[in-house]
Amino acid sequence: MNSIFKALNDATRREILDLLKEKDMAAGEIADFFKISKPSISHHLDILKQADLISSEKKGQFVIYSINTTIMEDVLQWILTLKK
Amino acid sequence: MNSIFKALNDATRREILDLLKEKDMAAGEIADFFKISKPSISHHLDILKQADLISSEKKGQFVIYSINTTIMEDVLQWILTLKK
DNA sequence: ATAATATTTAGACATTTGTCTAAATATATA
DNA sequence: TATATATTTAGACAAATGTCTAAATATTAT
Repeated sequence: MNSIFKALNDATRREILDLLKEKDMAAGEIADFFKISKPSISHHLDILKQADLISSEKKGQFVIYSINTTIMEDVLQWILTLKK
Repeated sequence: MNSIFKALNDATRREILDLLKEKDMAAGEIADFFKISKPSISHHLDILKQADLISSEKKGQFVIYSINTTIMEDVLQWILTLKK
């Protein structure tokens, strides 16, 4: 739960999730949407992956990232219990 | 949205919300549930308040805090759109 | 085999964060 | 008024975070 909230606590990472919601993408393709460096994006992807919010698969020289929405279920449930 | 995720990105603050879900509480009453100092709790309350996740009202020498769940709606919606 | 492309790793650095103690402010009580 | 209680503010400090450049690794193409 901690790693999920940590991952979500960054605008860039939330935008990455918004992108991956539309379609799977290679690391470089994702990076092109942002002004920050590729290593920084790589680091953000790593944090999202640690939280299990995304997964990756190597395809030749590319690394394709996909969103994993089932993990969101935990956050969703916690928020719903707060709302009583 | 940024301030909400920032506020939620801390176990102590999430526990405070869990406490306030049950009933309104004074700052000191909240602090008694934790091992960290009162000034630290006061700081956490401030961050939750900045995110509008809680509100406070002065009652005599006490400050009573209440949860504000309507703000959670924004997070809820964002997560739901991720789930497509 | 060499060069080009894609991505990650390593290390540095400034900023933010969570914590503390000491002091300040506000209210209630003797 | 003086004292006790409740809470916040101020300032310090270590740890975590987000960013960068340079270098390493892996794959593809010439």
